[in-house]
Amino acid sequence: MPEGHILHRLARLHTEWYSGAPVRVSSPQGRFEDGARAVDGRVLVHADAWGKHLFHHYDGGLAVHVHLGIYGAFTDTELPLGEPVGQVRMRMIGARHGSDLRGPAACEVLTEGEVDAIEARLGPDPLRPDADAERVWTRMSRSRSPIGSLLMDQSVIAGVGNVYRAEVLFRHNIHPGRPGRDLTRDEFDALWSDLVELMEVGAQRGRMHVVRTEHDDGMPSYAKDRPRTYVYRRTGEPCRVCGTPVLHKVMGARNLFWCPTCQPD
DNA sequence: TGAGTATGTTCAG
DNA sequence: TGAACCTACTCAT
Repeated sequence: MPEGHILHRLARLHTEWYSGAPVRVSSPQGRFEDGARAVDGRVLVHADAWGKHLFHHYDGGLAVHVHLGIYGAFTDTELPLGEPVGQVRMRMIGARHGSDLRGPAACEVLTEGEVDAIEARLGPDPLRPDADAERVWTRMSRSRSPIGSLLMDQSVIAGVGNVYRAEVLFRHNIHPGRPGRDLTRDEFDALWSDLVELMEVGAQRGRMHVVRTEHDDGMPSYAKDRPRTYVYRRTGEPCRVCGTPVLHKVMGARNLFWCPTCQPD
């Protein structure tokens, strides 16, 4: 599920596995041949994520920029790696681990200046310690756009995708169609801090878990087994809180799910 | 074998 | 607003 939590997890793993030593970079599929050649054998300084973008910073001022899009995925394993299976755009081999990247929307070599330009277009990311929630509040509280659209706008807030959008609005009883400027400051603060917590849980586990366990003692405590979501992809099924059938509609070309009782207009 | 599906983004009209 | 793009997997025929 490539929303922001996955990219932050990858950045942490890749920093742990590859930083401080030369990395062999290749493109078994061939579509990243030139890029791979440009960084092959360089030392990875660190990997970093901002929203749904992943950056591998190599020495010499070059970075590999990866955006997984809707299908992209890394397969990370301990060495040795077998022959590439399927369309492997980029293969990385470090001292003990290897990673195969398939189906990304973007996989390219950039200068640090070009990385800065991408980050400048993105809004604050709840998973970055330096994230400026105030900036998000300013944008949302002045906008007539529905909160369901604002949460998906990467220039407003970076890293939230279709699943977190649906789930966090459900958890706060907010109808997705409510204009951003109708949100109270308390509602926004609760929404933001919940995103920080939920996405951190997702980044640590490598999967999204948003359903609170029955024995919630006040600490972050989320069920690891099913059910894992409240409303996402549950059209027509009973709401887990009140039993009302979950509704679905397409909003901005994306599937939107909500409970009309728990999230009143 | 082919259709349908998906967590995202960009570009054309 | 709709199409295109990147890939793998599931289900039906």
